[in-house]
This record gives sequence, structure tokens and C-alpha cells, in this order.
Amino acid sequence: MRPQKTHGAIVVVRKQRAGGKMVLPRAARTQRRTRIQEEKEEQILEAALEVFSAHGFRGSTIDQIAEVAGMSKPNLLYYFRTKEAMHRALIDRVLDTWLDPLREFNADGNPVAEIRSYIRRKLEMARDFPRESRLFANEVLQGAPRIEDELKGPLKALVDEKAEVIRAWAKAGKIAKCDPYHLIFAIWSTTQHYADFDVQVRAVLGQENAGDGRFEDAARFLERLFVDGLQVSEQPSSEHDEGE
Amino acid sequence: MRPQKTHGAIVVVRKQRAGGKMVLPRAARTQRRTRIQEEKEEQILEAALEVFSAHGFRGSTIDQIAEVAGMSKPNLLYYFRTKEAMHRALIDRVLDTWLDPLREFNADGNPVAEIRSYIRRKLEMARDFPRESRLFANEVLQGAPRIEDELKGPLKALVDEKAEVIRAWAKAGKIAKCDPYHLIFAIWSTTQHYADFDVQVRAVLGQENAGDGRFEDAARFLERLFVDGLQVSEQPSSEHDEGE
DNA sequence: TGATAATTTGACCGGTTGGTAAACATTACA
DNA sequence: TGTAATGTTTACCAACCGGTCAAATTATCA
Repeated sequence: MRPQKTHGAIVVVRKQRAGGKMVLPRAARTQRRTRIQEEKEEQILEAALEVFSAHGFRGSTIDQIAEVAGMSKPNLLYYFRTKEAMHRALIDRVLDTWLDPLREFNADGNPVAEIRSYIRRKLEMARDFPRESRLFANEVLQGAPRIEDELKGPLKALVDEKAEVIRAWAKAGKIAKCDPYHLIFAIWSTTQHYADFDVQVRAVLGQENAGDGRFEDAARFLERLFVDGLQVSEQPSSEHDEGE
Repeated sequence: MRPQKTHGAIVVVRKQRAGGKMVLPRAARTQRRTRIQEEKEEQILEAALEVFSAHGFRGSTIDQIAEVAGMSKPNLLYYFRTKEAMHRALIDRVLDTWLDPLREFNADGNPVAEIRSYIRRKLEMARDFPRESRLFANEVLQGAPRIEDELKGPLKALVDEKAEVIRAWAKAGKIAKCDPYHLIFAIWSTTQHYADFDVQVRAVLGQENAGDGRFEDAARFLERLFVDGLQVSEQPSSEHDEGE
């Protein structure tokens, strides 16, 4: 059983975001927010995550989501005015969670330990929340038409901030001089690879590695890669050699 | 102007692959293969690459491909019996090209130089053939329903072979001991990231880095990462310091 | 319990999509 | 040049898709 993260934003449906038509779904025009609304919207977003992450926006149909959610199509449209509104709400809800590990990146910590812990956390997310990863991957891969603002706004701001931290570490000689942005890209890509390209990873590794062992192997490899690189180190630290 | 790789497989349309219905498109039932068939199929596959790579299989329509190809929808279906057949032919044609860099991986070369050169080549492909990269990314991301065989067959075989080479290098002490499969995954993910997640990379870097400079920065960073890691090296090799 | 608010659904609509049929146009070649 | 082979297009179809509507059902609470 996997951890089931409860997401923070609750009142995400009532207020439609600016820029759009700003028409409320009928469920949001009731006098107060009911228990049923709470539950059903939760059900729908869970189903939407399942479907959107597997087929992308265009490749998903409201009927599919309705079937997974166990309700009828018009009922879905009672809670979310359009298919796009479902996607929107899902993105808004998941993006925060998704950026948490980067936010926890601590300027005052030990640089190598911070990076190592960031890698570990991202890898855990790839293992425990692959659908969320694929949701974004699908979106970005197809040109991010629906999340451009989030990328250029909040995401860029956060990355700029953390890149500055890394640059300072490098300047102080605590880690090797390197482009902090590309370091972040490298950590993102290597860890999310295990969620986004899961079928390929499984196909290549073969079914003998059926369990979650590949995540532990990946963690070991990535920690070593980012810390030591591939060069043969003269005095290998003993902890690394226990694995093999 | 980017290099325009001419692909090898020519007679890719005549023989439909096993497993399917095995019905030939009308163009393949002619007495001989004509010049027009050659040209039009080329046009169509080029257009199909443009569209499929941008929207995925489900998200692409035959009409879109027809418009990009500059011909009518029924005309496309004269050369390819179904939308799936176009996709199939495209995958078959592109997969070979795509695996070339890994094939060139040479067991007899200098390990570090080989890995460095593999990274460079993959990065060049991400820059020069991003559509090909996204075509596969879209497919794999959505569960690889149409290329499962290729992944478990030819791809796995090639990776197994090269992984053995890397393992031998590690055993001989020429590079650090590490899991060769995860090393290959790491090279794939970090390099293809610049093709598949291009809009995100651009958004985060900002438009000041509009040109192809990010690819040179990425190359510098990745070479350093994979060779030296992030640990501060006592005697940094002089070539690396010229960049900054 | 009754009345009102909230929820659910079946029937339907216009537009799109993958694909077909057949008429029409063009090319290759004897 | 004539004709058979090849190529192209118009018109069309059935299934699907996003979304609406009005009627029916259920929950809430005075």
C-alpha cells in the first residue's frame, strides 16, 4: 500500500481562474458547499488523474473519466463545467505537491547532503506518485499549452531562487563549479525518468526485477553519480562498496 | 539549417507487420513501386512525424497530417491504410536512427571518452531531432501500447549488450563500479530532457537564452557531471576551467 | 412530513474523426 | 496517341465526443 497524500487546496473549484470565461459549474452555485460536493469532486479529480496521466489531455475523454469515477458524464459536468476545467483543477491541486521537494531545498544545510536528499525525495515521488509525474510530462511534452503561465511564473521563480543557492555553494567551494540550472534539470530528468518512462525501464530491465528494487538501485546509482561521478576515486568511501 | 538525416529503410510500406490484419494499402498493390509512391510516402511520413511528435497518437488527426503534407485525407489513406499504419511505419523508420549512438558505443575505446562521446552525440540528437525524441517519449509515456515489442526485443537486446561492456569496464577498474543499466538510463534521461521538455527548459531559463546556447551549457555540465560528479576535485583538469 | 434545494440521469445535438466508395484526373508505356 | 495503370478528390457514413436540457430522484431541514 502506497502513501496517499492528502492535498491541501480544498476550495479549488469554486473560484474559476482568471482569463477564462469565468462561468461557474452548477454545483458551485448552491447556497453552501455540501458534503456531497466535497466527496464527488474528490472522486472526479482522482479519476481524472488516472485518465489524464495515462492518455494526455486530448487523448482522454469525459466518458472515460466518468467510468473510472463511477458516475455519469452529465454528473461530472455538474461539478466541472468543461473537460478543461477538470484538467485545470487537477493541475492546480497537484503542482504544489509536486514542487514541495524543491522548496525544502535548504540553503543552510550541507550541500552534498541537501542534493542527496533532494534526489532521494524526487525518486520517492517518482515511485509513489507516478501519475502526477506523467500528468506534467504529458502536458510539457506537448508544448504545455495549458500550463505555460505556471512554468514561466511560479516554477521559474522557485528554480531561480534555488539556483542562486547552488551558485553560492559553488562559489564558496562547497561543491564543484557547475551550472545550477542544468544541475536541477539533471536531477529532475534522471528521477522522473523512472515514473515517465516506467514501461521502457521495465522492458529493458526484464521482468526478473519486477518489484520496486529498481528504485533502490537507481537511488544508489544516482547518489553516487551526482556526488562522485564515474571517475575511479582513489579512496572509495566504504559505504558505497557494500552494495556490490 | 539543421542536418537532414536521410533514413535507411525504403521498402517499409509494402510489407505490413505480422500480428495485424495484413491488408495492404492500395498504393502497395500496384505492379511496381513508382517514383510518386516514393515521394508521397516520404512527404506523408515527414508530416506524420511533425504531428504525432507534437500531439501523440490519439491527439493527432489524419486531417492534420494531411494538411501538413499538403494533400487530401483520402489521398493519405491511399498510401497508408490506417492512421495506425502511418504511426507504425514512422516508428519503424525512426527507431534505427534513434539507436545509432548507442550502437556506436565501442568496447575497445577509452571508457571515459566513449561515455563522453555518447553523451555528446545524444545531446546533438536532442538538438537536431527533437521531434523523433518526442515521438518516442509520447509513446512510452502513454504505456507504449504500439511499440511494446520493440522495447522488449531489439532495444533490450542492444542495451543488454552495451551494459555488459560497461560492466566489464567497471570490473577492470577503468570506471567506478556502478549499475550499467541505470547509467544508460541516466544518460538517456538527461540528454533527451532537452528535447522532450524543451518548453519547460526554455521557460525556466528565460528568453535571454533564446539561441542554442543551452545545449552547449548542458554539454559542459553533463560531461563534468558524469565524469567528475559534484565533489570538489583536488586538482581540476585544466580544460574544464576554460569555460567559466 | 412536506417543501425546497441539491443531485443524477437519459435523451439529445452539432461538430469531429477515421475510414470508404466511386467518379474523375493523370501518368506511363506500348 | 491511345489505353490501361496509377493517382486524386468529392461526397459520404457511422461512431465518437464535448456539452446541454429537462425531467426525475434524492437529500436537507423547518
